[in-house]
Amino acid sequence: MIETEITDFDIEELSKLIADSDERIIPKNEIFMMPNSIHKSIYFIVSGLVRTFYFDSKGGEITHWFGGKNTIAGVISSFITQKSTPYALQALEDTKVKILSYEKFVELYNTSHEFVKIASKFSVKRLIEMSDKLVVQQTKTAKERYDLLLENHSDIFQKAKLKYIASYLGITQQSLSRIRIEK
Amino acid sequence: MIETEITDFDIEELSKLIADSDERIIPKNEIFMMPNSIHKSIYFIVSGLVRTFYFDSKGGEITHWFGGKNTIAGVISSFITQKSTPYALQALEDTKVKILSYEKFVELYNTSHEFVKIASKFSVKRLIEMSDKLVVQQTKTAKERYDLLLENHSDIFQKAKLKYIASYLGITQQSLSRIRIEK
DNA sequence: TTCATTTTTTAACATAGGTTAATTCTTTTT
DNA sequence: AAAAAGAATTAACCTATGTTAAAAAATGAA
Repeated sequence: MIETEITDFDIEELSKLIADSDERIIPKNEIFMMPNSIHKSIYFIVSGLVRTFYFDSKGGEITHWFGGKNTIAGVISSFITQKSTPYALQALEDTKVKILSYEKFVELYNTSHEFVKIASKFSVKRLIEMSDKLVVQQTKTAKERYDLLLENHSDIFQKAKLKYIASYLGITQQSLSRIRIEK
Repeated sequence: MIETEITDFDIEELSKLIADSDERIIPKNEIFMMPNSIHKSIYFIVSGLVRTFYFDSKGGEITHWFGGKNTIAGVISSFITQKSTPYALQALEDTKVKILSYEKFVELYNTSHEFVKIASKFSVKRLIEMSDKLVVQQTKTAKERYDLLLENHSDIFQKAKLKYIASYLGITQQSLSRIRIEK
C-alpha cells in the first residue's frame, strides 16, 4: 500500500530531518522570494501565513496560493529545475520558517528514504489541491467560491487583504465586496 | 541535480519496465474507467487520445484533461489511495494502452529505483501542468484560452467533440462556436 | 490626536459569456 | 439512399462580473 495522506507523524519526521536547518522569522508583508528569480530554497512553515503571487499580462497581481502552518511554501517548478519563475512569495503575518536549501534537499533526497517518501507525498497532495482548485474555478460561481474559502479557511480572511483574496478567487476586489455585503 | 524533464530516455526506460504489462486497444468513445469507482489501474498511452471528465453539481459533463501518446492517463488521487473518485476516463479515438495495475505499480515502486524516479518526475510535471492551467483559466479570456489550446494542441480539435473542448476551456459549446466564427 | 496613506465599499455603467431555442450540418442506422 | 439521431451553429435575450470613479473606513506615521 502506498500511503499519501500527510500525517502528524510525517510532520514530526520531517521536522527531525530538517532540525538543523536555518530558521527565520519573516516579518509581515516581506516579499522573501522575488519574482523572476531562481528559487534556491523552499520553506517549511512553522507558524504564520504566506502567499505565492504573480503578475498577469496586464500587470495585475494574482494570488496563486495561501499556505499556513505545517505546509511547504515554495515554487516547486523553480526549485526542482533551478530555473527562473514569475512567482513570488510573501509573508502575510510574522511567519516562522525552516529554510531548506537546494543543496540540503538534494542531500536528503539522496540519503534519506524517509525524506523521499514524505517529499513525494507532499507533491501528490499539492497536485490534488491544484486539480481541485481548478474544478472549483471552472464549475462554481464567485459567491460559491467565496463561501467555500470562508468555510474551509476562515483564518485567511482575518489575515490577508481582501484584494489578495479576490485575485485568489479569480474576481475583482469590487466583486468580492459586493458578495460580502449580499451575505 | 534533480532532473524532472521527461525525456525520451525516460519513456524508453519506462517502456522496458512495463514491457510485460497487459496491453489493450480501447475503441473510440469507450469509457474505460467509470466515475464513482476505485481506479485500480493507470494507463500508459502508446497511441491515441483520451480525456478525463466529471459531472458538475448540475449534472453537466466537464472535461478535466486531455492526454495523448507517451502520457500517463489515470486519476492519481484514486489510484494512489485506492479510494473512489468522481472522474471518468474515455478514449476519444482507438487508443493503445499499457495497463499498469496497482499491484504492479507497488511492486515496481518497491524494487526499481529508476521507476520511482520516473514516477516522481511525472507527478511533478503533472503538478506544473495543473498549476499552469489554473493560471490560464484565471487570467485569460475565453478567446485567448482557445487560441492557446489551438496553438499547442491543434490535434485535439481534429479528434475531440467541440462540446468536450468547450468544457475543458470552461465555456459553453455555444460560446466556443461564437469564438471560432469570429476568427 | 491629527494628518496622510492605504484599504474597502458603493454606485453607475459596460461587456463577456450564459441561456434557450431554433436551424443547419454531419454521422450513423436501416 | 433515406431516415433518424447526434453535433455544431446561429440568434435573441439575459446576467454575473468587470470597469471606472468617487466616497467612506481603517490603518499607520508624525
